[in-house]
Amino acid sequence: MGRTDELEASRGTGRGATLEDVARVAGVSRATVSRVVRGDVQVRRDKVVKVESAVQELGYVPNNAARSLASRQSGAVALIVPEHETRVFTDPFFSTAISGVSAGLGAGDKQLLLVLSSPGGDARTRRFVHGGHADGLLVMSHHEGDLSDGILEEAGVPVVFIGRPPEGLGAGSVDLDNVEGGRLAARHLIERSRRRIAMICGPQDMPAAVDRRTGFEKELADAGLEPAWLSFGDFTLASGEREATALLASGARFDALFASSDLMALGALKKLEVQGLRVPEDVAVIGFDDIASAADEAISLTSVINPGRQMAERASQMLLDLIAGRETDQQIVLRPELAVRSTT
Amino acid sequence: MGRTDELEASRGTGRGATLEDVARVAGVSRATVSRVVRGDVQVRRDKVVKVESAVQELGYVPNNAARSLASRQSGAVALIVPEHETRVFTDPFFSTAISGVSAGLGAGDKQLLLVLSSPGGDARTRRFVHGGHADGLLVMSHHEGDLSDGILEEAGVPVVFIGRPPEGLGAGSVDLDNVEGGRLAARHLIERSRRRIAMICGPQDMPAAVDRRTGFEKELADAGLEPAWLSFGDFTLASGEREATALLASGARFDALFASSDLMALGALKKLEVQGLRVPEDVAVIGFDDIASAADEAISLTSVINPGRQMAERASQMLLDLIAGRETDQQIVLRPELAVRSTT
DNA sequence: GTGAAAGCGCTAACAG
DNA sequence: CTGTTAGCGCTTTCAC
Repeated sequence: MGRTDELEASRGTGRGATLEDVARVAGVSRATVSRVVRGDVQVRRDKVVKVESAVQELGYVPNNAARSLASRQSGAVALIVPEHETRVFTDPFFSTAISGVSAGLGAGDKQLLLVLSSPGGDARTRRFVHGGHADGLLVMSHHEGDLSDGILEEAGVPVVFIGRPPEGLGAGSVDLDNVEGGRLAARHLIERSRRRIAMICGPQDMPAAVDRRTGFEKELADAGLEPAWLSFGDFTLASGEREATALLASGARFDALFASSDLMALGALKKLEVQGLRVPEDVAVIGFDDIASAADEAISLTSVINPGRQMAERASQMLLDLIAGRETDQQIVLRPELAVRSTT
Repeated sequence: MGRTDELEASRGTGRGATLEDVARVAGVSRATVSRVVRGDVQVRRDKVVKVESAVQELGYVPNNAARSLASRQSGAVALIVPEHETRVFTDPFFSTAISGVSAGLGAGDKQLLLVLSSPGGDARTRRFVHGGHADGLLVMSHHEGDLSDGILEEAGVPVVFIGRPPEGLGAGSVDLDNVEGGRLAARHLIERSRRRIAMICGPQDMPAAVDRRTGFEKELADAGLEPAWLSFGDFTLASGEREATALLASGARFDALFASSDLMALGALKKLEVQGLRVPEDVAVIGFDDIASAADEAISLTSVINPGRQMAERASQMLLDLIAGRETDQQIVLRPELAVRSTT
């Protein structure tokens, strides 16, 4: 304790003890301290004890920057979201995913860095990726053309996509079979004897949205049908309202509506109601995502389950494996399921 | 370009160019390159140009760890949330706040680290805080007793609380005057000639919830009234429904209801409606937070505005100022305002 | 203005 | 098993 004070005094305030200090107090070399601190096995029992008590006494905490510099490992993984912040925090899917990543990282003491790479902010992202901030990258909500110029390839660290990865990139990925999801929705509606089915799609620069539409159209075609109407929103509630209004105004006849996201389904639902249409009697409605409020009693929206949390969790585990040099499935595709409720 | 390739070849793959490389190519010293890269002014025009083109040519990106180690700055700020992850991503207030922080950090190229310090995870948080990961700390949703043992004091970096800071800690803070918020709600109801006012409070281990209740009761007392009924939820929709049901079942007479969160107000609204009570004719309802859906036409809930986004934004700006050594208000308390809509 | 030199605190061969 | 020895890539006095 006297020693603690001396040290404290001799190195100014606010500055923590260093490996060197611990080594001196424990009477061993810096290398040995380093080994003990990192949990290396090759150290004799008694020295371990000595070092540990010195660490305790001095309140030693390793300096992260020095460690990163020497080991070329940052001890962090980054979740990169090429999306404007307002969008990110507006869409419950993101929260879910972040939560899943957080869970997937679990005990492994990697820090999670959240990188919102606003469109056009490639330079900044590039600096981040090359700056050695992260040992691995998780990318979600990736649009065509985002993170261009091989930013990811040059990163030099493992990359795992949550969602469909861009073509030809040798990265890992965990995705939902969105085509099948679209089929599922269409099939369900058809089985409920609907024949005039409209769809509000998501933005067509997003693979998930394209796939849902593709599956939907294929399933319809297989049944000898075609969409009663088709339009495009951006996954938001507002766009759902807007497109539903357009649908109503178009005069198109329809007895069912498939929205590519629950938020859009909710928006549409509201407009249908205002219009005096009964759900599901006049119009059956099915959404996609199965967000929490879909299960609300007052809403009870039938929806294709999008297991965002699990996807994120598995993606982060895969990333951890990749970083550790362990082999893993490089491409996981989950099968969607349906949550059938009262809107169909 | 020939030079680029040589370098590339001479240092193995995946490794970026270093300051040294840039210096060599530009024909200047490392110190000069460093100055240019950091935007130091003391460099002659022509050298700046040379360095910049060398940087360009080599695709040089500074190594963060080395920079941190040398400068004793991490280039990041952490948002510490002593809350279980499930809670964090369930409460819209958090999203709002994160979004605000993100905005407040803005151009300043600080990274945002999200640290979910689950209860009991103090050791881990301590390691983080002492590890030099962040140049400043933002703390939100802090409960009594969280982050104990002076973890924050020893951090050695500026700390700003979003919300009410623990007693006696010399940290900055940005908070809403929740007492005044409670008063505002009560006063509004009283002015609307309501005399039998019930309240669904939030969890009493959260300062904000306690304060809202305090303000409410004080304002009532000032008018010679007392609460018609009082109970406690946890800010969720479900708890609002539950407590409203209890209120209805209690047989208490009331002509107004103040809920400590919009989510609870919404839950209550639903139950009142089911019960056939007209709002605002039979019961005036006022919430707290002014979440997005409160403004929905179909809901149009009167609510006390909780400017979570601004709070977070100002807090992060304050933190940036503190880190830069600039002086700032250490304690900002925002005054709440009312969004008057059709439920009162 | 600019360069030389001395570290920042730690890890990682390499001998012993 | 343990200590010695080199750096990791950058910032930062300090002379020039």
